[in-house]
Amino acid sequence: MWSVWKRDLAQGLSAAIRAAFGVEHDPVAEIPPRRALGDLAFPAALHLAKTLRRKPREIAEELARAWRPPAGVREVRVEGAGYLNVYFDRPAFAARLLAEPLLGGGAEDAGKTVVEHTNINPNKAAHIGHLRNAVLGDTLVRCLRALARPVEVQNYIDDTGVQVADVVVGFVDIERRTVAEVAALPEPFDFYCWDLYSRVGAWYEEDAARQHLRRETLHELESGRGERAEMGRLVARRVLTRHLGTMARLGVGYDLITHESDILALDFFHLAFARLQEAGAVRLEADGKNAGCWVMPLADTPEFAGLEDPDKVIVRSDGTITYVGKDIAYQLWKFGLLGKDFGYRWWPEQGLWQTAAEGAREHPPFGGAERVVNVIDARQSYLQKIVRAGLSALGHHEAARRSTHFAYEMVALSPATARLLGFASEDGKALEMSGRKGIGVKADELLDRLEGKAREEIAARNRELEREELRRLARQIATAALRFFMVKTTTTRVLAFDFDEALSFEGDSGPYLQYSLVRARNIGRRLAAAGLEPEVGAEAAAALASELWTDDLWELVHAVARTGEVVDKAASTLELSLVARHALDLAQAFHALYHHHPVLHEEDPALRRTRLATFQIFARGLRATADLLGIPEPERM
RNA sequence: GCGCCCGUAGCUCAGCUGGAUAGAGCGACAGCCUCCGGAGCUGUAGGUCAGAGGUUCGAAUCCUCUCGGGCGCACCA
Repeated sequence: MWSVWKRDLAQGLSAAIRAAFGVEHDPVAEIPPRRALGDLAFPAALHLAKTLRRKPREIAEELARAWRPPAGVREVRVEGAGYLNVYFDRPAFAARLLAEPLLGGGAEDAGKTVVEHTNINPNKAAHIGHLRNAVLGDTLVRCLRALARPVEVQNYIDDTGVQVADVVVGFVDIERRTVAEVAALPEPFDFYCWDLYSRVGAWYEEDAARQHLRRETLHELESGRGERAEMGRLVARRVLTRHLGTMARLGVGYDLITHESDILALDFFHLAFARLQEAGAVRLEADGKNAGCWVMPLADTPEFAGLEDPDKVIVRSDGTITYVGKDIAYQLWKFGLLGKDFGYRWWPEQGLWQTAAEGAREHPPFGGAERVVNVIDARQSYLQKIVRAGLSALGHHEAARRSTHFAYEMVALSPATARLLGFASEDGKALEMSGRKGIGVKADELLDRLEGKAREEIAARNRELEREELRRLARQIATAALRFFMVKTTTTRVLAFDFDEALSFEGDSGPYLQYSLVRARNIGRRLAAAGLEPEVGAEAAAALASELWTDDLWELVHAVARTGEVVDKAASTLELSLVARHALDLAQAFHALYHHHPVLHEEDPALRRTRLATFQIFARGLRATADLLGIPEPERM
């Protein structure tokens, strides 16, 4: 409702400017720094001063007299250097916020957006870097859905890549285990692989000749035949199952799991590759350092000019395919441009669909996107550029334009945390994580610690809780703490992970948001218990006197009204920290008011009702926002 | 060398397409529970917004350069 309201005001003002001065101006609306200065401010007179060669304040005075704002506006005043400040009719506005939806509304019949996120190599445990990806991706999905845009969530599994190959080498060549033995290994299997993977790296370094085992294994994985391929499938399946479990703890889910092995089995790559050849976008190198490889030359593309080596290998000299090659095929499929589809199988244990070489007869439609968002960390920007260049090379410029790389900076370990975990780090510098070296914090370990701490905190405040309820509440609080931590920082900033900070449930944290909701809801409960009306309806709110909404209360109502605009902006700019900040702003404003504006103990019914209505509006706003962040609302805490 | 990101309070970070007095959290210090839950609130101290130019009525914000720091530019992903 906010955006529509703002637009209407701007249009009315624009008409007034035209009538008064005979010039076209598209007024922008700002939010005044304090509510005493009004609810919206138009600096139009400041902008017009130059063209009209008059003092801004004079122009503003004249506009204030000429403009007849719509119902819902109580007053227009000139302030400061020449701002035109608009004051809303508070009771009427509040009543709308109690009744109307805060988000969405704009029923745009947009096409499907495919969001790809998580994408963890299925060869080791997920770490906190992967969590940033999954949380950002899932939050984006929640925002898009709240804005009524059709979304399909895909989690791409590179089950035929070098990383899985390395763990297979670890099992087969280092540990000499059979497939049956590996199948019998106890959980947590992904933790076991975490250690094994870092051992493989060291093992290769001891003897360079061992590299051939990696190549042979990779070949077998791609062909899908042989014992190593069998082992690869087992490892990928077991680790993926663990990853999905980790994500489920956080409320992160998917519509489709896409397996790279199916891209190969169904010859997606060869289809795409044939087109690249036809288009002359790839060539076979006869000599030089890439002799025997099929490369995509990028020297002519302005984006890649200046690179030392502007050619990208698509097919290696041994005939195996690089990730970029497979990803171009995948990206084509996402847009429905490949002319071929996957098979699909239902995965009952996980309750989701996954690709297959041969699938079920009936399944929902997948792919066919109008827009694609790939959530991938910023270190892969170069590769994502190449994938887009591949689409363009095939003439799919529109698809390339609608492919968005949602880039975020990596998660590193703070110096204190690196030291705590026994990793050497230079003083004062964050330490980059490395799966290959086994440096990192496992996602499940962090979640376990968060839940453990949450359980202690809850138990200290609530004596007689059932074991099951305690567990559920602890999980809700841990989820809130972690998700908020991952989304509150701007995506363009490296996140220095620090245990103390991540485990904090105070200040700007997820639990702080939850606590404010619990408090707000308790007010209604206490009112009901005391035999007073536990909530205020929209009509009753509209009937309250304007003066009852003092500036401090009003500020909170005003902030809730802006929610839809914040979400819109977050989704369109992919800056999801805006949503987290907004939630924090709401909670902080509420907590501050809470102490000064008692409801239960207020004698005056009108004042009591005003405060209650304000807190109800707050709860509506924060609930909607927390939902987008995947932060659950606990019963108590 | 080329490209991307970052530099704001002791620490971690906000600061929207330039606009009214640069804000939070943590930490420090001083307070607040006979009263809707103290995972909270109130107050104090703490800033040449890395530096230098430029654009503008107006710059933390836009442009240029310089200095720090991170990350890319593989037959890994």
